[in-house]
Amino acid sequence: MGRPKTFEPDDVIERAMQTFWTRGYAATSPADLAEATGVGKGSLYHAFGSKRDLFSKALECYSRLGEEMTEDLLNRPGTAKERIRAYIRALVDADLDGPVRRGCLAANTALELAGRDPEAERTVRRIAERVVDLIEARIELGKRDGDVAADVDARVQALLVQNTVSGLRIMACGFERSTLYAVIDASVAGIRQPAV
Amino acid sequence: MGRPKTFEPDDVIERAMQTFWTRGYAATSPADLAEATGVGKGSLYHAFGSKRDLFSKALECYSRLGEEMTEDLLNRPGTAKERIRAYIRALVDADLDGPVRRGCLAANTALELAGRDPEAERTVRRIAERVVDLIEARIELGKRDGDVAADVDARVQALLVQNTVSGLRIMACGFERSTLYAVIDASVAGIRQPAV
DNA sequence: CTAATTGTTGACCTAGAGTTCAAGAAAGTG
DNA sequence: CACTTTCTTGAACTCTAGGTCAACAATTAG
Repeated sequence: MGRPKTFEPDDVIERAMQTFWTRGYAATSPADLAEATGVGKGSLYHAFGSKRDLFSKALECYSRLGEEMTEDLLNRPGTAKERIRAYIRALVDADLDGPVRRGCLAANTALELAGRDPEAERTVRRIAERVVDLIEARIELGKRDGDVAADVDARVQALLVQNTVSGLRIMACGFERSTLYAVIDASVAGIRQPAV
Repeated sequence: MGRPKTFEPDDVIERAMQTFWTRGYAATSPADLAEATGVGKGSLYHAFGSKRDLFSKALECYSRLGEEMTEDLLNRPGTAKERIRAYIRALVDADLDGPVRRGCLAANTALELAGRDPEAERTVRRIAERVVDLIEARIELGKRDGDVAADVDARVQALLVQNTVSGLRIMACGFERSTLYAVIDASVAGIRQPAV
């Protein structure tokens, strides 16, 4: 009972996420959020408590969407190396083709809030870990499929990929697409095929 | 003539740099800067114009110090690969051993101000480019010294190193030192020795 | 010493951030 | 319909960021 909400909380969270992503946490004001979501400032506070709380929800939303995208891109047909390269390229392309280059919300958060916000730090860490796991699993699958050499250390290569992605989100502010692609190729070179 | 300054502008800029580095641009207030430098707010504005102007000076200062450190670490005795690995490790160690993990000022700036501050963007880009050049030159030196295979693409490897460094500054918020070291090793693996 | 110049300091100002709240509106309950 | 509950809205509030300014201090030129 009671008056029903005039908005879908999930929609609002996603719009808030977009705003935080584009502008950064500190640079996003309650007024910005109200405008971006179409919901009054008061209602936002009523529904979500505080800017920081809404940001937590936004970060979770980002995590979910990112994970889905990662799984989707990695599980399409092809070798592990092909799929992983395509995955990284897709991230770079999304950044370069978007209206503004905004990097990765999780990484931005890590840098902006690191040291001052333990909860955000944990969330970011969890997101990174999850991606590493997915990539590691994909490399292991490649080993079973016979397109990755058995002596490749899947965990380390997965960490390197995750690290490369983090770096590229920064390098994307300034370097050419072809340069970034070269970095991607060099980065996945360690995911070697078996010797024939 | 006129009353002499009661502070060394370069000292103030360096302290301001430390503060911006630790807290981020937006989260650093004029009051913070006054406290960190020991110079009154009014004097800071009198001497440097605005917070943004002072930040520019701080970023230049960072660039200078970083470049000196890079050259120093790369030019010590050893093979190119050894030196580059030591260089990256030194950056990671500095981050992990410091009182707070604060990443790289240039990278933080790239993410925080990207898209909204063309001048900052250009500066960051210049800093990155400079580091890539130094690493590329060191790899080329390695080729002449015979510790790097002639067919290694020095430019691409240098870009990969720079990208790895950027990524590690983010991964350092959350991952273990040994994990980061493994990433470093995987990242410099492409700087191969000549076949004997 | 006086004047001109440059620095310093703390008070002051404006705008906006982040939040709260009182009044009213839309639903279900009996 | 009265009543409770939940939501909406806009005003209001407090606090700080970012910056300006007037008054005073320290220096040098002549």
